[in-house]
Amino acid sequence: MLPVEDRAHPGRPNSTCCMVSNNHLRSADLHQLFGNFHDTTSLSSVGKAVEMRNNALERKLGAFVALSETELSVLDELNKRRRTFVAGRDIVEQGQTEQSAYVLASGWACSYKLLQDGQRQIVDFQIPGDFLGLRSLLMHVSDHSVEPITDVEVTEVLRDDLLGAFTQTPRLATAVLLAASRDEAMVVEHLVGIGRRNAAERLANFLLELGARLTLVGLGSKAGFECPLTQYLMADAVGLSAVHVNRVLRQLREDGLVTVHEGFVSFDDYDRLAKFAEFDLTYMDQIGPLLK
Amino acid sequence: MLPVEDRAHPGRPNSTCCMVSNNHLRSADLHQLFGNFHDTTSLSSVGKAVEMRNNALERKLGAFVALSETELSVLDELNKRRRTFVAGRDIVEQGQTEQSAYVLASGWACSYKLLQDGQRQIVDFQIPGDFLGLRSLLMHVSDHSVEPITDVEVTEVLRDDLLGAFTQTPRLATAVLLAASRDEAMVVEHLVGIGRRNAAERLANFLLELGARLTLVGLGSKAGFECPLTQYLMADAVGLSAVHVNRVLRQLREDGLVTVHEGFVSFDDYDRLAKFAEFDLTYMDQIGPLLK
DNA sequence: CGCAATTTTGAGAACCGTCAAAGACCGTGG
DNA sequence: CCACGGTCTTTGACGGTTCTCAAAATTGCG
Repeated sequence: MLPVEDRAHPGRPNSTCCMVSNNHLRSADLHQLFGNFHDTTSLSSVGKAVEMRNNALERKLGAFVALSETELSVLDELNKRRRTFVAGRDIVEQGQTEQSAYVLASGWACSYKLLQDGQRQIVDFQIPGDFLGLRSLLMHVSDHSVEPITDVEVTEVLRDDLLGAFTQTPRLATAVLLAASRDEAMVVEHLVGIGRRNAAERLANFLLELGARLTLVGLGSKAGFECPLTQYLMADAVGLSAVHVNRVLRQLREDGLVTVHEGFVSFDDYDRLAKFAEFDLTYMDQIGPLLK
Repeated sequence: MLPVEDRAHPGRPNSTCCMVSNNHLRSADLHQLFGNFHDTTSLSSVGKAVEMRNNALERKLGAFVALSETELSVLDELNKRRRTFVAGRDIVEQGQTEQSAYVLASGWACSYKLLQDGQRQIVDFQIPGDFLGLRSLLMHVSDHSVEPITDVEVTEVLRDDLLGAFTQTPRLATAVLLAASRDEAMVVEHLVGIGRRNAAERLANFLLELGARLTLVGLGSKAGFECPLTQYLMADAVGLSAVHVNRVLRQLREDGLVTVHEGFVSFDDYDRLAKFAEFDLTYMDQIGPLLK
């Protein structure tokens, strides 16, 4: 007989979280590719967190479609509502019918699915500029949950508003489609990582991807980034046990590749790490608006 | 040191494929849920493959958005071009800039990514009615490849035509967005399976999902379905070795749950299998057009 | 200062991969 | 008709990666 296992979930002790990230933005160009850094200095960047808060959506969508004035004003109407959520309490819940999605202005969140035996798989982490629960909004019921890892600030996007905006300004719909496609590409990349890479490669890839994404919004560099994730969270994301994550991180550290310590990820030897992980970010490449 | 392994890929012996599926369609309602079957009879269904060929796109999108006459006629213009591909030769190639996507009219295909060491991860299989390479079309470069598993018939959708249609008829853009979202939901479900389920649960889930999807387009039932997949292909999809797939399939068969034999998947005890796999298809639910 | 969450380490076992080889099936060509 | 090669399936033996259980060390916080 095939045993129906009774595994205790490895990743449950639910992070009330250790540190609240400070999401100060440098004026880094969102379109900037990860290749051309000034690979440099300020990890704990100073600056104002204002810009991202007001037009995270503009930025995100503008990366895919060159938006006209009217389209921008429609967008402005779309995500006026600002809200705050505290770490640990779900924003979106699996099985619920959602009326709104959000755009993350500051803080970290994660989207995950729970299995019946209590295990969970984190599908992705969301960082400033990312959608929260977009798919839940589009589909009838949410197939996943979203939990803030730190306290987060978001702007709310109502279902009817969004669908209405699509009818008014078709290019907006296209923009959202493109943004969603890139998100899907990222999920696909995670799938490959979990399906075909060993623990060390997986974790290396995971950290490199996070770094690249954070760099795009000015919250990281080739040197490293601030990271509020516990090893339990990482484990749930890469499909390993927390214990094994710990062991592998030690290995990577001892090999001089990357150090995860005190809420910081430091790339000790970025190039060697990228090579080791076979890190390939073409799936994130976004040189400019696809739609002029 | 962390060893950089030199694994030979488990799934390469490239299937020139054993059997060409006959994609005869029953007049099953595409919106029909998997719950209410006449759980029945004709696995090797007879009938004409005509309907799906002509308006696979209409059907697919119509499931999400109630389309008007003009929108339907725009769609008609969109995928006039019919093409055929032989099994085994890639339709879309990773890294290429694609100008067209396709809608599968008959046959099976798979989308996959190759790692540098030659391993591959199959992201999903496509069955009649599914998009091929939609994401490749939307993004600048394709992040994956698409290979026909059997000989396939497709209708072609040109990039510019599609984007043009979006501008003309915004609801079409919304429809494609919704369709793409459901595809993403499916990838997410695969991710969970690979990340958090053991080999037997994974395979069971995999077969059940295929069955549900095929049933929606009239190519399967609760009793089973015709299936051109080799164990190598299944292995590459669920992130296992082909050898282990074989062992687990034997186990499932001996437990009286499901039998995979001679191009056929037979659900010997559907309910027990679904229970064993914790199969949950809310992520596929689609009761009717979301947009009236 | 003490509790809770997180990180770290060890030991043993389970799951799954690798290697190897034999058997089954199918089409081809002699 | 049979031999042959190719692909796919099946099985066994062995080893490694990763999981589980358990407990200690560390950190954060009230």
